Amino acid sequence: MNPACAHIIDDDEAIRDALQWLFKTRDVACTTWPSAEEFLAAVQPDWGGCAVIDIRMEGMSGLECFDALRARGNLLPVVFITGHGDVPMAVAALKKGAFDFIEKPFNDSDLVDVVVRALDADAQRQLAAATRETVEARLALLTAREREVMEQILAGKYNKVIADHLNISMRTVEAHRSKVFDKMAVRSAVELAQLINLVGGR
Amino acid sequence: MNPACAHIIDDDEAIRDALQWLFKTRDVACTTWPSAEEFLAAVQPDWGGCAVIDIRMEGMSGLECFDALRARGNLLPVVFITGHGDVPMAVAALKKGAFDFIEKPFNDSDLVDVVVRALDADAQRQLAAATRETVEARLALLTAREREVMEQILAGKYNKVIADHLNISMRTVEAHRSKVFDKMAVRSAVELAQLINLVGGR
DNA sequence: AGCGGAGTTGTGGATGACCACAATATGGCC
DNA sequence: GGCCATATTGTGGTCATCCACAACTCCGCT
Repeated sequence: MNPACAHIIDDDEAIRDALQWLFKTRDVACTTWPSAEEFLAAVQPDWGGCAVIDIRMEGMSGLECFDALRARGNLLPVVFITGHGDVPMAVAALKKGAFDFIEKPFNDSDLVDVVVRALDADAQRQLAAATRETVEARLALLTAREREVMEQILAGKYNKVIADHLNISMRTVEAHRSKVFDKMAVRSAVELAQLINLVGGR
Repeated sequence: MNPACAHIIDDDEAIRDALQWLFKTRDVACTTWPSAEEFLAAVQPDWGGCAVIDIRMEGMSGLECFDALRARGNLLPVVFITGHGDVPMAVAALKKGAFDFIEKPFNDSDLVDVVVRALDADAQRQLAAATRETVEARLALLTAREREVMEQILAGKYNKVIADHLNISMRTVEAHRSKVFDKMAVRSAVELAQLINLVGGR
């Protein structure tokens, strides 16, 4: 969806309208949702931007909404706003990975600044995720044998050693090696190592 | 110094004594400091463990102490404790990289748990830092020319191409390449790439 | 002037990577 | 049975890497 869109989740219509107006005047696109449930029912994994979530709401709370998002692997940056927050709550939210935690009443410009930074952070996150997905899509094209050979290549072993280790001929290793380079769209073992270190370099 | 030692910084002697006793009964080594100034004057870059810092102190505050630590490149995990904290302060501290932010009165076991986790985190950090230092020490052994050649190797280029690019002969590139592998203690370009990606893979 | 490190280049040869082409065997799917 | 993907092996050759040995220049230091 919109790559730089703030999703406002608050059960108070007056606040939703105020925030919508605020963001509109600052040229930040946004959507509004009257409840965590409705947002969660609508949100798609490919939505970009960030979420601005009120902590205290009827039904599912903002914190529960955050947990639900993360539980389904959605890494959208989340800015919490609350009128009755306390320190342990804020600490817990940030340690779980919230982008920010803002108390009401807040300064309009401060909120906009935070949201803009969250949108920037999400843009970067999406870029990284895109390259990671590309690499993983290529990895998925490899056969089991090719993956085996690739691991040995990344271990810096010679084809001859790999051949011994897998009990096959050197020619076969060369064939697999060639296919691995082909499918991974690289031209050398060095490029392959750098590509792999982008996605799973732990 | 002590690799798993909690450094307690609080200007209230009663609290220092209480915490020292608490940690002693839980088998967590600790040191105590009556002010941020004295801790900062004594702390060395190779100190491990974590810091437990009171926010409100005479003289330099806990937050200023944290900033001073980070300003000199010290990445010791810092657990803040405070009796009069507010949400913005806690949020700012965590966003700056504090390990945790705990309000008084706190549960003794909770504090010990947090400190133990901080000590674990620091042990991991030190491990990573040690390997990074090793690699950087090796990098420091390289001459300017060797570094140039290494970059081209990491770009996946052939010796011949590197030679053209640097306006030198292929033999010279081979000599540099050999020295780079020697000094970096690797046996192939793949190992080199993995080593470099450990330290500065950006 | 002498010394040593850094950068440079060369010869000759062993070893490994890579490619085009070809071929066999196995298993799953229509 | 025919088709296709996968895995396997081989020939013959080109190109690149790696190594031991040797030598020259330049520059800074003593």
